Amino acid sequence: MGRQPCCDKERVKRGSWTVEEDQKLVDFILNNGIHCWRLVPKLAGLLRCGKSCRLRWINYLRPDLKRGALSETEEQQIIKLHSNLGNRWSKIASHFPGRTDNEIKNIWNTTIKKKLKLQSSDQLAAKNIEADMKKFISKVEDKGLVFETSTESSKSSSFQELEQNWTQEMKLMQANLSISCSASTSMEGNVNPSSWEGESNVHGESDELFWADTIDCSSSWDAYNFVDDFLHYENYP
DNA sequence: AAAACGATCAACCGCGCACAG
DNA sequence: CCTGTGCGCGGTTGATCGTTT
Repeated sequence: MGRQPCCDKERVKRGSWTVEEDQKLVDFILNNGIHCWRLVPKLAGLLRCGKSCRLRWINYLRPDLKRGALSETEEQQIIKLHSNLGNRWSKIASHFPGRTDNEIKNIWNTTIKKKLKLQSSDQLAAKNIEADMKKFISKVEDKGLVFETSTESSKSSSFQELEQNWTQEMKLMQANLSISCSASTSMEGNVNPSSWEGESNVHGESDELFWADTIDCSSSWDAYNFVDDFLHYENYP
């Protein structure tokens, strides 16, 4: 046996509120106040259930409602409160006079959640890049190769600095980065990394290997592809 | 210009809690 | 205690509007 419905759904209007309905509700509440939501529609002359009237008043018609987008500071505050309180929207909303729980919930679900997801995937990507970079560097060192890099803004031969630069570059995905590898054995050829997809020029055909003296990457993304290639191609020098 | 898609937000629904009888 | 009732809360839906294809 289920719970009794709060109103007779057959005889009650649903959906969006009209201007006339809004006016009736506002007039009634301002003149009489709220004593019992169940009686409000009857007394105000509305074909709505009490629950619907309450929601309309609280979320839309209340005179003390604050309108407009939330500021960056308010968003940060919501994130902080949410981490402490979880999905307790009414509690969170109580910290923002003029804002409703429904509004905060909507903002969380549409805007903030998305922003946080994006942030964490960025962090994850940065971590993965760092890990690959460490592998790359140790592989290069194991093979007795000298590895140097330079960016437009800085030149660095320190691996630690390089890692930092690389991560930053990857995050920005826009800076020019050039990598130069000098091998102890004699290698030939210049490679344009943009053609690495499919038949790779770096690998050469079949067993015949050749190695680039210099690899110019037009973006950090190219540079990362190079690292990825190097890590996954066992027959590199 | 129109269809498809995505974002936003008002409104609804069902559940749990508080409280009166 | 037990039961019925009303309210508030959180999850979800669906209409609408703006943007992209």
